Amino acid sequence: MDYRYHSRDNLAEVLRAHGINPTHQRIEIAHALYSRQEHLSADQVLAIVNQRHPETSRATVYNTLNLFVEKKLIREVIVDPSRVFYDPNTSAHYHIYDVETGRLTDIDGAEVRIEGLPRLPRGMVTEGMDIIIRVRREES
Amino acid sequence: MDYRYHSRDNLAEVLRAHGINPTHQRIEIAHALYSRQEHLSADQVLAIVNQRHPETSRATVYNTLNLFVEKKLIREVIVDPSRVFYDPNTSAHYHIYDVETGRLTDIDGAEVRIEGLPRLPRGMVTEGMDIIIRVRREES
DNA sequence: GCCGCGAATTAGACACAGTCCAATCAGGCG
DNA sequence: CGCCTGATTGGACTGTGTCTAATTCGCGGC
Repeated sequence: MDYRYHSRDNLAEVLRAHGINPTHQRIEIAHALYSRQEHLSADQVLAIVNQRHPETSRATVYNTLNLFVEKKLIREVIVDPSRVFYDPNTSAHYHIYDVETGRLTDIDGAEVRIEGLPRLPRGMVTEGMDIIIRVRREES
Repeated sequence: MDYRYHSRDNLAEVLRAHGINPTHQRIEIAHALYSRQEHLSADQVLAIVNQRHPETSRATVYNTLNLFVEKKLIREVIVDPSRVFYDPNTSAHYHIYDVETGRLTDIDGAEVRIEGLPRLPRGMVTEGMDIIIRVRREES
């Protein structure tokens, strides 16, 4: 999915297309993620959404992010045991994680080829695959 | 590293070889992980260690697991936002994660070939790479 | 065997992400 | 305008992990 225009009207359409009732709060939360194409934690989303006037509660931010994940509008990135990041990019791609700064960078999935993965056990289906390259600044 | 014999004496040697002072608690914790070659959470380790007599505190379990990770005796597996798993297998390998049961299975790293990963930014070094295949039971 | 000292361990308080719940609110529809 | 359903809210709660100050361990020297 590639949304170059993140007006609130367009976002409302996108939400509807995913079967989500577009409320004000949900649009603001979607806007926070889509307008800056970054990986944000729930707390960061809460802070961004609330620096505009209409206060949105923490519970709503969590509810909404979980709803978006469930409806495959965004994706969870689990790299840091202390918090989950949310990624508006749902196309196949992977991540570089700087263990010192916590910065996450995308790797385009189309470039990457993987061979030799085992067949899954019978009756199991793949939900998704994550690749995380953990990096740090070279010791000086 | 391949330790087939997990007697407490051998484990003491292994700890020393990694620059770790082998105390009773540390040996018990290492034993919990190495004797069953499984992925355990800190709480599971605590429970296992304490079903024998000498009570070990939660703080020690956490301290010790972090020490082991730092000394590269074990490895953290971050797949579940709610808790970290610890893996006694430090050789190159990847994971299949059943999102419904929470079960983790190893994939041998020697079989897997990956191409097309981008060059790292200058001055950055790889700390490690994780591959996680998230699976679930096929909808019936 | 005993002492002393640094390292390890401990209990309990604390921090913090995330969830739950019961009460309130919003907005579409008759 | 009032209803009804779903969304939102504050606040209490949970669970994982960390911190701290006090205690204990264990080893080397005597």
